[in-house]
Amino acid sequence: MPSSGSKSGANARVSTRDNRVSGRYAGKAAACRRQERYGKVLEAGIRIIGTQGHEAATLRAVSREAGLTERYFYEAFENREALLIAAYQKIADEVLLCVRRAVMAQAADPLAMVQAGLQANFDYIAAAPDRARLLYIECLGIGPGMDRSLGLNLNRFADLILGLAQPLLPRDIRPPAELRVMARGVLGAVVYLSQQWIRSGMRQPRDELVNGSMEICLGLAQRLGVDLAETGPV
Amino acid sequence: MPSSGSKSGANARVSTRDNRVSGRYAGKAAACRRQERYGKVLEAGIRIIGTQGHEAATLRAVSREAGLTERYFYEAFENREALLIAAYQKIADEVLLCVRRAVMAQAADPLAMVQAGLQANFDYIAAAPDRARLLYIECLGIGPGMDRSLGLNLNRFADLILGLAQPLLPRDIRPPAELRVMARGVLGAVVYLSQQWIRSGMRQPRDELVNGSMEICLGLAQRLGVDLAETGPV
DNA sequence: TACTTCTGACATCAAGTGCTGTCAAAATCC
DNA sequence: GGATTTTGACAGCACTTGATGTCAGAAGTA
Repeated sequence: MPSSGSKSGANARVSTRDNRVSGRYAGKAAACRRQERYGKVLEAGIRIIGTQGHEAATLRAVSREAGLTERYFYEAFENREALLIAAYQKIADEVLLCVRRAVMAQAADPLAMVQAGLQANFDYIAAAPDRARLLYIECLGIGPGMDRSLGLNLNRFADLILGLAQPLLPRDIRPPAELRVMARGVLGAVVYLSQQWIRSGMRQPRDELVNGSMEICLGLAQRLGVDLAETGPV
Repeated sequence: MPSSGSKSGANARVSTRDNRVSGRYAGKAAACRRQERYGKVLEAGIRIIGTQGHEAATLRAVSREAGLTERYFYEAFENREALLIAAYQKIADEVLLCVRRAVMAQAADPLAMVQAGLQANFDYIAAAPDRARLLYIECLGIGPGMDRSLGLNLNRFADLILGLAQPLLPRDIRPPAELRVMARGVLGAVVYLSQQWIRSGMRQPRDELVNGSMEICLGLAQRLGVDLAETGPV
């Protein structure tokens, strides 16, 4: 494609010669096939990044893994970085959804919500280590574009934490800026523990990590005057 | 050097032909000059990594920045990764020393120790953003060798935290493994906040970060039954 | 001055990268 | 069955990388 800006699958009704509509093929519309290939390339990318690292995710490697040729790589993504970002985004969405669901299922019991959220995170890692590796490790050190996406997504997580904690807090106890810092700090703790866990092959018992993170959350909560309906340790 | 293992500057007394000792040059011994060049290359590497990212730290770029030629790069470091690791190690040592000193200066006052340690970290970042960038951001996503070094150094920090906290804790309150998790979690919070701060150009007021991290530390301390001679918030 | 060591600029190498273009063959449609 | 779109294989380009080799001349020594 020399100069035709075929980004999204919007213009599927482009005539190839004069009036022939580039219609169905293999029983599926062109846009549909394109989307299938997009998915193949994306999943191939996720697999390679998660197992061999982001540096191994070259055009040729990803294309081969996807069972397609390089041509379709560029049909699906503008360039290599776009794939990396899309791969990261997909996993981040998965985990955020996963955590949010787990938390919401315990609504009205703050203590259980914290526990469920943390558990959901570490469960995801245990269930899909490769994908988690992409989310927590392989997304680092790529470039400014990815860094931006990373910052945005981590803010989404921080907002989730903050949104959950906010209604429980005594009003005006702290400047909002400091509350944000604390939310980010807690997030950082979980992220870091997740990274360590993945790097060390998840040998450490999951509960130790969940409990350890719990204590950090609960300590901060207590300090901020949140009533979690649980007072003593353990 | 085809096969002569000239790693460290130990064998400075090697005779070139039969009995001539490869002695002084430019008024300095060979080993001394070699060390000077080592320092030049290392500092050049630190500068480039910190300002342009680790990917920009190519042989040619670093050599040019050092004012030397590629030949001396390999005289100083076995390969590119060795430089990256050495650069990271140097900054990690600097910061650890810096933090440790600040903490120790407040000995006997736990609260002040926590505060001083955190302050020292963020002060270092503010004073040397490029170096901090290398320590906190550019060291990521390089490879297994660097990851190993990173893990080792972060453990040193975690050990510092744990070592300081240990004597204050009621005995046998928690399994040691969980205590380690908590120490690492706190470290993760600080690391993550540092990363965010650097990435966003250090616009946020330093005190917000120090205070936010403080609360996390103090919350956890309270929860573990540590008496910090301070009870109420703020 | 004669001699040696040290130094820096540069050439070279193979390998790998992202990315584009070509083209025949296969799959599909009418 | 014939026309045509879609597909896959692959060559090719320009470039960069890490790493090594060459070699004349500078800096120093005696």
